[in-house]
Amino acid sequence: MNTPHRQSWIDIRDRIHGRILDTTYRPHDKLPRDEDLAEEFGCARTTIHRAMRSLAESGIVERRRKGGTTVRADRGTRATLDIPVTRLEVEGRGDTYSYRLLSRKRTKSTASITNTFGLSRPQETLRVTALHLSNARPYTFEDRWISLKTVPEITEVDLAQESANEWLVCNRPYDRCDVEIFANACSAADAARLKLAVGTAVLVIERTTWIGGAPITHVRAVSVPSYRLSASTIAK
Amino acid sequence: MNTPHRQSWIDIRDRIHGRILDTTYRPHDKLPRDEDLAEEFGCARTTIHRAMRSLAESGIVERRRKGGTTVRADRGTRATLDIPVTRLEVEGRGDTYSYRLLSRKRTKSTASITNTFGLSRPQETLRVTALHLSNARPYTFEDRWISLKTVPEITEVDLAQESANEWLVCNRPYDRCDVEIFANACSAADAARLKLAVGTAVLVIERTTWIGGAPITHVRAVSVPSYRLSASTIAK
DNA sequence: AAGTGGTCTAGACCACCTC
DNA sequence: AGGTGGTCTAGACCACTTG
Repeated sequence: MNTPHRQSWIDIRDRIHGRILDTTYRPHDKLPRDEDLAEEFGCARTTIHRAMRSLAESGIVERRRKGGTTVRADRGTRATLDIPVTRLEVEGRGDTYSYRLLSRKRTKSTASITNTFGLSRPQETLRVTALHLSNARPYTFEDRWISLKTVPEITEVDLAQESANEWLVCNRPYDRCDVEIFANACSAADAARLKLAVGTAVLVIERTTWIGGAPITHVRAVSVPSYRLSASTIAK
Repeated sequence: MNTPHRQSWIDIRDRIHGRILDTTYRPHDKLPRDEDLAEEFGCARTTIHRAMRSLAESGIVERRRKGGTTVRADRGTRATLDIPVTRLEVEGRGDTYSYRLLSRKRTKSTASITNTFGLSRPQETLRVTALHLSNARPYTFEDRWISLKTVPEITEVDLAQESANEWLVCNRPYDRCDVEIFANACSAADAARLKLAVGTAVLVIERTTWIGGAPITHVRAVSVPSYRLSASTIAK
């Protein structure tokens, strides 16, 4: 007999979740205290805690000390987005990845980048533009600014061989990353790089990474129209 | 004196993370066993486990039974995306929200929707189109299909007063949600609804929600060009 | 087959926040 | 000021997976 044997805290999470789904507990309602639930379910309070944390991370309930646990009424959609390294994403589909360095030069940060980096004055940066290709066709164009104060070694890396992104990921881990996603009409310059018509709707992903409060890099990645981000919120 | 007093597992997470950041542990490296780290740090193994789970959820390390803990080399960007209920999003900015029901009719699901719902045959649905406005200007247009088999009560709801989304969120919780995000050139129909020029680049968010394997609703939401999704990965 | 992470328990103490 | 969730410990057992 193949009994799935679910872990206890998952069972308990599902039972509590079930009560929310069947409206035993409704939005704005307050749930019983952990201790009471532990007694009711015949488990340790720690186990209730484990289940509740999972529900709270999913945005289903809200927990506050002394305030107790309540069912959220303003629950939007919460999903974990994984933006993979482009090379792995392409190869993962069984396609052939290639990479082309387009430009690379030292320059002071523009006002916009200076601001993004949270600096008061322009800083020395390395600006790198590059193209990621899938089956020899343009896939993603990236325009990157790297802080030379935070990452001086980058000047010694051969960016024609290794993409700045991969070098940074392996050698300069970050502890904070801001992401912005939006749609944009392809500029003439971007269109030429991606071999698209000017004005084509493209998805832009901007990322800025930091280490200990210091900016590492800011990158604007423009992808081909077929590009999609997908996420699924599965009870985990 | 204001001592921040961080919790112990957070301290330990940061110390381990620090070793990854300073390349004491490099990508592909295997970390010591939990038990050894517990001894080294002078804490319970449970506490190491708590710290490690946090690092694993951030995508920084990978853990496998018997295989141990390793530093991930293929770490992309992982961010938690919160897509709020439109009304709350608009009001949260201090703007005035309004809502207009555009159409509402019973109809069989199209082949595309039937497929999205994972069904073999077309099903009765309620198709609803509506406009969300911010300061009386079009903000998001939504085109929604609601399964009448899963949610028959929706026919009795006055969707001119209450948006289908909000009614569903409060009355029909889901246990699974698929999300897709992409850029699109505005069709003539969408352009008219949002008062944009045809072909304007817009961000489209498609969501499908389920309960117990049964489809609840599928919605395609098209937002004004200024719309942006943002996320930040903060160590938590 | 054995090593490593995952979970459970019971009890204790702590921190936060509402009442 | 007290109640509620958050965390820590120590030990035990279990489940997965790899050598």
